[in-house]
Amino acid sequence: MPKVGMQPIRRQQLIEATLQAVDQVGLGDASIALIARLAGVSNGIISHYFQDKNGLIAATMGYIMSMLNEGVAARRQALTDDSPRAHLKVIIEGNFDASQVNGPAMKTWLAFWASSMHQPSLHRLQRINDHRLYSNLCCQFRRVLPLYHARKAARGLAALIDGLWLRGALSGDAFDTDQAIRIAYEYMDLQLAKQHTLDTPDQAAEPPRTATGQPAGA
Amino acid sequence: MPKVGMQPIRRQQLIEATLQAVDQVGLGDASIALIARLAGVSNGIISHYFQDKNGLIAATMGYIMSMLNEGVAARRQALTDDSPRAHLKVIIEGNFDASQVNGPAMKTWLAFWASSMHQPSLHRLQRINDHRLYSNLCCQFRRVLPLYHARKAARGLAALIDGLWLRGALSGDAFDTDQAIRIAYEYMDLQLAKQHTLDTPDQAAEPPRTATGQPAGA
Amino acid sequence: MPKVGMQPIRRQQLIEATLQAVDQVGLGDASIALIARLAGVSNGIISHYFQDKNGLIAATMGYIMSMLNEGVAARRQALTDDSPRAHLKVIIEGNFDASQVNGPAMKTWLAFWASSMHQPSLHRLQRINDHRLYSNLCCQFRRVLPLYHARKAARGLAALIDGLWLRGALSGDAFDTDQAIRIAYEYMDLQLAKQHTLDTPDQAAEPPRTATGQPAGA
Amino acid sequence: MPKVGMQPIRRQQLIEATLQAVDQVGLGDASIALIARLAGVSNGIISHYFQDKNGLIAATMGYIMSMLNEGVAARRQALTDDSPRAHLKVIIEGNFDASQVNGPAMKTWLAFWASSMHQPSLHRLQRINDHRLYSNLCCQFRRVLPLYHARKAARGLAALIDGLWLRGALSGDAFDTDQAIRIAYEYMDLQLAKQHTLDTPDQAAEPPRTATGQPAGA
DNA sequence: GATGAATGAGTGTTCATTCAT
DNA sequence: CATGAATGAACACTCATTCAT
Repeated sequence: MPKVGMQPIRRQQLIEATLQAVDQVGLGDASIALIARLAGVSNGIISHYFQDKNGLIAATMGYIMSMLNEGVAARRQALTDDSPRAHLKVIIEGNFDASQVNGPAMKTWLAFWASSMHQPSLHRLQRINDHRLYSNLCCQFRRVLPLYHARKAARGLAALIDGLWLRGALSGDAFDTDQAIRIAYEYMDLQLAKQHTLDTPDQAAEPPRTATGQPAGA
Repeated sequence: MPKVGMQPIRRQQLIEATLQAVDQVGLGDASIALIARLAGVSNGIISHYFQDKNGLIAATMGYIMSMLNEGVAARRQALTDDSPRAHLKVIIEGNFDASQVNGPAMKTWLAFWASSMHQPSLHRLQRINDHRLYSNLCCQFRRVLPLYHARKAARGLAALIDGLWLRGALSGDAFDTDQAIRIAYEYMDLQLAKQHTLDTPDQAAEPPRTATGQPAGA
Repeated sequence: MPKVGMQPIRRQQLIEATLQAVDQVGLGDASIALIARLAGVSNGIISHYFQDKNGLIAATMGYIMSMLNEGVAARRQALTDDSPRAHLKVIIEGNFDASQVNGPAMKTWLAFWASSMHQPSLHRLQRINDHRLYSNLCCQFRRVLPLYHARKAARGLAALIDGLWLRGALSGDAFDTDQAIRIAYEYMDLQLAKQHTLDTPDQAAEPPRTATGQPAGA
Repeated sequence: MPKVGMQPIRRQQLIEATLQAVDQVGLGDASIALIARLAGVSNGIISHYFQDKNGLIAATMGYIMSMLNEGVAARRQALTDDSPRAHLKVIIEGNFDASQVNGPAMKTWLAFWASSMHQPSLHRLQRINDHRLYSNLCCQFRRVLPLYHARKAARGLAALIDGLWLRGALSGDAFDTDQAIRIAYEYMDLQLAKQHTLDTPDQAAEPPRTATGQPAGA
């Protein structure tokens, strides 16, 4: 058994045991002892590789976020069509990747969200992740929509993606990926369709407060 | 200090202390001792009015849900316009009611969601609430849309509402209610607009699996 | 509902609820709340009729002992034969009376014994009761046996009665009263038989230490 | 202070502290905190070596029973005479061994008996122990008595031993071992004496129940 | 007489963390 | 590197008791 170079192996081992523990009993009941048992190591080792329990949790959250980003990045690299619509589809699909809609991931995300409200370090990670989705969407919408509308479309699509994910996670049933993607696509297309009606610079400016977003003719 | 008939008073007192505690330190660290201290009563009284901590948590969740339902119901009663659009607006506005977008309520909702993944009793409450929103929305959409489209619209709008709420809660900033309502209204109107393009019975039937919801011309 | 003269009724009611509680969960888990619930009264009433929990327990122990004594006394009154053997049989039968070999009584006795090792008030009751059995037996044996032998016979028969009772109680099965009585009768008769071999005053004196009680010829 | 291989040392240490605690305040008041203090260790260590308090109690009961069995076994090995009477004397003496008639042991036994009425795991231990005494006695009586009489003699002697022990324990005074042994010996000899009177098949037959299997020639 | 609201100390148990080996 | 022994504070919960009504 090698005594050197164990760090990355052990860290990954412990992160996966953490996901497993959260899946089984929830973050609140995922004790160091349980995680160590699931990983097949001793209790004390966790302090050795992570400063404390919070360090392990933050690392686990970082891992699950990197999985999400990799899911989007991999799809983007396989892309032949450079259109905004194609890029948006990639983002949508990546967010409903199998790595994100399974039991452990969904339970862990929910637990992280709840924890992030009270732990600054998790909150920072959370905001970065939230912003990345919005930013990616906005960037693509911006290619065909004026800034104000691109922002609103990005906010709406980001919310719709998260909302679909959330309701799917809370349902307790298997996640209906196809249905979620179909609803998100429709929203995307409805927003992209505005590029044909918003062709004058004046309308692209932010409307006054009375606007509720309907097309002017409605 | 009265010694009889304290039950409803104490229960409400303890539920509000629970909300306060969850707001301050999160559900995981909201100990019986803290809640009792915030309520200005002894530890033991909680067992007297709620069977145990879970009972208090479930009661708190029930309270927060009843606030949501009352918010919607009050707006509905004040309604003069019976159109589907007016009813949908009421539902949207009720979900972003001040009782739902303040710190304690948002933190409590997030904590409940995370807990509901591992506590059957909370999960049941959760599902009832989720279904109510979908059901209310679907009912209104159904008045002007064929069943299949009404369902999809309801699913989408429910997800959008929850997603807007979620991203607002996680942002850490004050909730931008106007923006959320504006985005939800737009989605509502885009869905309602379909009633003018889906005017033949054939199209009202459930389309084959290929459908992703784009306007026919796309 | 009369407000006066409730004392004996309530006391009996609470004692019987205590027996019931000890039968169900043991003395250690027989809380005031449980006893009060079984009796159909409020918690606070117990302090009113008994000083505290110890008072209720002592009263319950007194009650169960009085049942034992009544069982013996009733049989003695029905006696037509005044012989020592008849009286001894009455004592044996009384100790295996139905009031003493049912679940609640057996569990309560055992619990009392354990408690009496640490509670002086219960220990006093315990000693009185133990002595009464020995004393009653010795009194009868004395009518036909010299003092030394009467004492030893009484000690042995008292121990045998208690031991049969104890092993029956601990077995968990229904108490085999007939078998217990048969074994006790046999011991009684073996002891009474000594009156025919110990007919000289000298032998009635306490023998030296070597004696183990066998008949001289053994 | 060694940090590995502490398990047997700590377990024994804790068991002895438990006996001490039961002796001082009774099983009901022998809290984890008290036991840990008597053992000179921290509260938490008990969960580390025994699953919970019940585990510690069961281990303590097991220990005290093993002491009893060792007391009998040691005497049996020192035996030169293989007669039934010699073996029976060994069993009697072993049951009144110094390890069984001291304060802590007697109080612990009484507490275990009471607890065994409501704790299945203790009840099982209890029955095994009770049966062992009966079985050992019956086995020796059987060498000289027909089955029915051997069984009755064994039941009687087992009850007498337990009863002598019980009355001695409850008396509160120092245990009079000599007197107890003398009374038990006498019973043993009275039973063994039957071998000379039960030499015809007719008398050997079980009075009501009919014969239960003694050798035809006995 | 009787209730049940209220207390607060005490319970068994869990747990993250430390550290000698 | 890795173990697991050990700690002690914190936890939810129980309970006998008190007392205003």
